[in-house]
Amino acid sequence: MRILLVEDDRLLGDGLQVGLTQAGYAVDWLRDGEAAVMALSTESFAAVVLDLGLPKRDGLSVLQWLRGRHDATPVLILTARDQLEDKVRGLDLGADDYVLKPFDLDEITARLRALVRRAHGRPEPVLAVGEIELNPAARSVTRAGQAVELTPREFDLLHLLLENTDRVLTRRALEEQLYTWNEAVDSNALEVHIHHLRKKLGNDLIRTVRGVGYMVPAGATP
Amino acid sequence: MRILLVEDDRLLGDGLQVGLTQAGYAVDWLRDGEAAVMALSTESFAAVVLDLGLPKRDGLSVLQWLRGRHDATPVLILTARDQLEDKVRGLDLGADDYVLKPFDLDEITARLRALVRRAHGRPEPVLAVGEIELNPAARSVTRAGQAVELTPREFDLLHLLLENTDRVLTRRALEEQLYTWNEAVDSNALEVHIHHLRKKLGNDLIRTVRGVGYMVPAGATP
DNA sequence: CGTTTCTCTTAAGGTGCCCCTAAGCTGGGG
DNA sequence: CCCCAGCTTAGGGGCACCTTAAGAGAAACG
Repeated sequence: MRILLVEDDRLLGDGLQVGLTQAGYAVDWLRDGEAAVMALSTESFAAVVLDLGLPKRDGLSVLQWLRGRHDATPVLILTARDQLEDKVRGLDLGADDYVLKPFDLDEITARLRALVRRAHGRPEPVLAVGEIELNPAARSVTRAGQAVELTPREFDLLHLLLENTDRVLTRRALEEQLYTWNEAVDSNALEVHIHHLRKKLGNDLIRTVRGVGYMVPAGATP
Repeated sequence: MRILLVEDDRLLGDGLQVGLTQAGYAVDWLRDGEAAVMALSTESFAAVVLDLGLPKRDGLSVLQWLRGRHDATPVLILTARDQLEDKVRGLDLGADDYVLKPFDLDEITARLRALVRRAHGRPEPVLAVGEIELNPAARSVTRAGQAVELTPREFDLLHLLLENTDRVLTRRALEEQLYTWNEAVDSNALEVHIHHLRKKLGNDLIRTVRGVGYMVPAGATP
C-alpha cells in the first residue's frame, strides 16, 4: 500500500513517515507542491497525505490540480486549527478528510485506513452492540434498523463507548477525549449527554458504574 | 499477565507500578538498563514498558539488545516530547509503540492492552482464583462463569485481595488503600464489606487471620 | 443583518443506592 | 469460664447520579 506524504516541516514529516511506515504503508515523502504534482502525474498512490502550507506550490493548488485531472485518489489534508477556511475550501475542492494540527499519529492512521477502504468501495466497519449500530464514516446511528438522530457530542460520546465495549471509561477519560486537551468542563455536561443517549437508545445500553464512569457491555440490549 | 517496567525516576515508576497493577498486571519494576537486560535474558514478560533515559545502560541499547536476540516481546517506549529523534530511532530499532511524557495513565494502559493483544490475540487480563474471576477493565466479577454484582467498595476490596494472593493484608493496609489517604474510618466498615463479599462469593475465598488481617490463598475454592 | 433553530452547558432539585455506624452476637483462646 | 476479635444485622444519612429546564452561543435561513 503506497502513500504519498507531502509535508515541508522536517520534524513533522519525519514523524509521519516513521509512523505510517510502522502502520504498514510504503511512504514516499516529498517536501513541496511542485514535486508532489510531478509525482502524482507519473505515479499512482493509494492515498495522499497533504499539508496545506507548502513551498513552491500550495497544497490546495495541488489538490485542485489533481481533481482537475479527474484523479480520485483519496486525499487527507493536514491543517492548523486556526485555518478552518482552508479546511472548508479543501473539502470543496475534493479532499476526502482532514486532520487538525497538532494531531495524533493514531488518528492519522485511523482516518487513512478508513479513506483507503472507502476508496476501494469496501464498506466501513460498523460498531454494533445489540440492536444499536454506529457507522463512523457516515456518522450515523441506527436502532433496530431505524435511524436515530444524534447531535455531534452525543455521537462522539457513543462512539467512544462503543469502541471500548466491556471496558469502564472513567468520567475523566471521556471528558479528555471529548474536550480536546483544554477547557475541561466542570459541570455535569457528560451526565446530560449520557441521559440524552439513553433517551434515544434505551436505558439498557449504557451502564453506570458508580464512582467510576460508564460502560456498554458487549452483549447488551437483547 | 507479567510486565517489566524499566524506569529510573522514583516517583514516575511508583505511579506506573501502582497504576499498572491496578489495571490487572503483575509488574516487575527495575531502575536501570543493566538490570533490565539481566531480567529479560532469564525471564519472560508479556510486555516491556521502557523509559529511554536510564542509568548504566540506555533504553535504546536495551531495546537493540533485545531485538538482537530475536525476542519479539512487545515494547512500549516512554519518551520526552523534545526527544523525537530518540522516538524515531526507537521505532527503527523495533519498539512497538511509544508514549510521550507527560502521559496519562489511562493512555499507557490502553496502549499496553492493544500491544499485548496484538502480540498474541489475547483478551483482557483478569485476576483469577479458583472459580472467581475479576476483570479490572470491565470492573466485573464472575463466580463459576456467573456474573456477580458488587458495589464499588466491594469490588475495590476484592481487587486488592486478589492482587495480593497468599499475602496477609492488614486491616490498616486495606483501609489505607480503600480510603484515599485521609478520612480513615474508625469502625468495622471493613468487616462489613468482607462479610458481603463472602456472602456473594462463598466463605472459602477470604481467610481471616486473627489479630492481623485477611488473605486469599492462591489456590482457594476448588 | 435580524430571526430562527439547534446544540451544548449550566444549574437546581430530586432520588435511590451505598456505605458507615452501632449494637448485639459468636466462638476461639487463655 | 471469661474476654475480645471478628461476625452479623439493620437503619439512617449522604452523595453520586439522574432529570428537567433554561440561557448562551453558534449555525442556518431569509
